[in-house]
Amino acid sequence: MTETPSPRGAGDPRVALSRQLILRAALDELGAVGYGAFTIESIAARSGVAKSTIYRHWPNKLALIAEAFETFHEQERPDIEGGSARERTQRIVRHVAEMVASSTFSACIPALIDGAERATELRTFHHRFQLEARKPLVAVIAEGVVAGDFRVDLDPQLAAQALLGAIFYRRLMSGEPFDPDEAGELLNVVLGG
Amino acid sequence: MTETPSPRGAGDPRVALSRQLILRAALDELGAVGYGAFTIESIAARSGVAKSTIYRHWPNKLALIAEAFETFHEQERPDIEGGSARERTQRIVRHVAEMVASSTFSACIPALIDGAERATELRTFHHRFQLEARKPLVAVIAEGVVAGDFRVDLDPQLAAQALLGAIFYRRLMSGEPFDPDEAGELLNVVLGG
DNA sequence: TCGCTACGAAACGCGTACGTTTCACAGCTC
DNA sequence: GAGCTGTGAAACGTACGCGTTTCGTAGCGA
Repeated sequence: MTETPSPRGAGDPRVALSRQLILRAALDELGAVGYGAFTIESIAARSGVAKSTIYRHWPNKLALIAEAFETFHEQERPDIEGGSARERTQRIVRHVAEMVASSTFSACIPALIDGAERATELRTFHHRFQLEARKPLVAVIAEGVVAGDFRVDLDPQLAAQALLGAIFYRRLMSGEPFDPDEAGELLNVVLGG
Repeated sequence: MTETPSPRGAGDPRVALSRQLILRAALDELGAVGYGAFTIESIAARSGVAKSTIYRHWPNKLALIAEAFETFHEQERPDIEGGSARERTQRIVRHVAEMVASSTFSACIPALIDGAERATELRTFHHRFQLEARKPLVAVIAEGVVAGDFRVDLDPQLAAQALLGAIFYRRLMSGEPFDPDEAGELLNVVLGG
């Protein structure tokens, strides 16, 4: 096997540093001003990196936004081992609620939703990510149905969407953030007491 | 009593026509490009009304957007008379699902969410509207709890948020729109079978 | 019919962002 | 240490949108 032809500036720590600063600033900026008002020049100012350097690494605004979101979603999986299906379900719901409440993630949600509506690249990424993020929850609920923790007629997909939906509805529509401590009550509502 | 000093151009049909065309175009534009990329000049082009005319009626972009959204939300209430509490609940959920599926409304949702995140005027309006829209649903669910249609331990507020949340989650996060015919299944999931 | 008023078209100055280019300088690899 | 390469600062031309102003036209109400 031939070695992969080392890409330009691959091992140069200057490149890694620039990229990291830029991506971080891009996320902050997305949360602050949204997808529509996002500008490369504000990223340069925020990151302290020259505008020309940004254009050396990304061809345009959209490419940078897309990569910023992908970098962002290095989702730490919650600890869902141990306990009954119901307990594990609650732990996942709680974990999502905590993420939605965390400032960086929370601030970017409207920008991501809006961006997904405008650009195909972001849309497919957004939907794919949501699907992946939902999988463990659906799986645990399905286990709970089999194990008798939940009603036999429960549709795990729809139940997962109702659980997550309530959390996001609070964040995006009602303005009263969902407290992770409410996870138990939410489970009672959606999955039965 | 003195007559109200007739506001400038109050009875002039030209004013009414201009305003109507502009507001309609503003809504279409919001759905098409979102809050961040919304421009007065594109409204002029889309509506066929001169830019100067727009500025004659609204002081700036934000005022126009705010009024466009308010005009938009002349919500026709669903027919919720008759039938059991469960049936009425299902009818409301179905109605919301139909609104979320309707093109004009649907297209504006991400723009409204994003706008609410950026501008206080839109945020308060958005949250207040959601609260009002949720009230009949909460009330009917509460009736159902009293009447024994639903579990006694059900929190009507949380149940309503889970129901609406599932619909909006589908629209905004998963990309698989919620079919109004699924309303019955959703009720089974959230409120029990 | 006559005065009033809203309108359309066009241009204005201003600011901002785009994406590119240049050049000196620093840090990297070997 | 020598050569390479990524960076910062600055300037570039272009395009767009803001909000304003002017002026000729056309529709309105009385």
